[in-house]
Amino acid sequence: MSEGLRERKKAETRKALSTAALRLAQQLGPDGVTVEAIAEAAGVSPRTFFNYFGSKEDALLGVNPNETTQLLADLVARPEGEGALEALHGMARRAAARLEAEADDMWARYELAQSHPPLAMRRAARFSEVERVLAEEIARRTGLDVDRDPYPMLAVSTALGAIRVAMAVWHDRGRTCALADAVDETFTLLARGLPSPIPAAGG
Amino acid sequence: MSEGLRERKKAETRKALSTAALRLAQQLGPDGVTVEAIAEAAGVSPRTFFNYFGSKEDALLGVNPNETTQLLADLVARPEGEGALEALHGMARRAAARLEAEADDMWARYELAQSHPPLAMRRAARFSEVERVLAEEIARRTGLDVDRDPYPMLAVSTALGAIRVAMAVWHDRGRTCALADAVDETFTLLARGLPSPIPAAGG
DNA sequence: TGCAAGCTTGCAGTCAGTGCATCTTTCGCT
DNA sequence: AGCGAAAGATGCACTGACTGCAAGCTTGCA
Repeated sequence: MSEGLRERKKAETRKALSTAALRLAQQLGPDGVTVEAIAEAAGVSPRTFFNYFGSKEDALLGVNPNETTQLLADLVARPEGEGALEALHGMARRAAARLEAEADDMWARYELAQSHPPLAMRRAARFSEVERVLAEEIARRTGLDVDRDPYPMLAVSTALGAIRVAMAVWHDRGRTCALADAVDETFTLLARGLPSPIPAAGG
Repeated sequence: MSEGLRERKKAETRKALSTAALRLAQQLGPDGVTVEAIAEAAGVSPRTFFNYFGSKEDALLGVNPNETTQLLADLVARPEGEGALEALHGMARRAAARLEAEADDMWARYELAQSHPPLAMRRAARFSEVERVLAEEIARRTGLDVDRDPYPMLAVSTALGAIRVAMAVWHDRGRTCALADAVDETFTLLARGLPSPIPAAGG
């Protein structure tokens, strides 16, 4: 509703591009796909591709430009009284719920990245892009200086790690649980201070 | 001693290339440097550059091919009785001590990456490359399955985050402390379960 | 309806990165 | 020393990602 035709078309083109990229990569492998092929499959010129994605990898991973903004918004929305990890956990739950809508897509892209190291690395790098922004919000909440106190960055980096691992778990277990449940699991471990597990008992 | 002329020359060329890359980038910015220029400055052919580094960015960051191996060795060397975080902390301390020898270089490269997002992202991605290998060792120690239990990956991801943050702190504080001290600081916070800090009291 | 802003596109170019064939250097062995 | 094998360096030719620029369309809005 809030958007006009222009915005809708842009969203459609973006989707078409990243979907085409994914499908082609599934068939030919990431290196077998060219930007030209992706553009053609999406019915757009190669030059236009780069109006939407900064790189081929970004299209393959379906990078969303305002994920950062949304994550930050989710964090800011948490009550001020919460501790850092608590708030980040809440943010992660919400993000998981949002992502659940495109679980199939996410699964496929994860699978692709899993078997192609450069993609996996690009994915990891994406997470680090968000770090600073979130750390600034945590710093604000805790009254610390993000450049002098390790706490905010450490809390955020830890939380993002928990999210990454949750996605891995969610994937490796064959999607037998909701992403949000996996998130709860990893954050619970964190909240307990990563207690040394008893070998016999599988978590 | 253990190496012949061949190995020594290779190490020298690698060093020459990454040093040349750094210096040129400091003057012209990462985008102002070409592989050709780096190769020439190092007295080697452009084609040879790629025998040493997989990408221009890797040379700028001074990526070391056996860092992974060393980290793993440091982890394996920890006594079996230690808990996961304890062992990872020990590993990190040792890595920090090793890196201290090239602190100036590390500082310069950190500085460069700090002001050029793509480099910072490549740096972050490097960390994730090590994750799996270390997690497998933690899994072995704890008797867990790295693909089914979140604990090993979570512990490692958390520890690597602590190392990254330690480097950031070490940098942001103007190198007023040893890297190993920063490592101790972040791991101590972790061991305490990231307690919500009292705003007034730093650290 | 018409102007302005925003997108798309083509063009031309730079440069990273790769496979292959060849030449040179080092190593291990006698 | 000296020789054959292994490893490294180099040149060449090529693909394809990515960019800036200067038009052309489309949409939004008055």
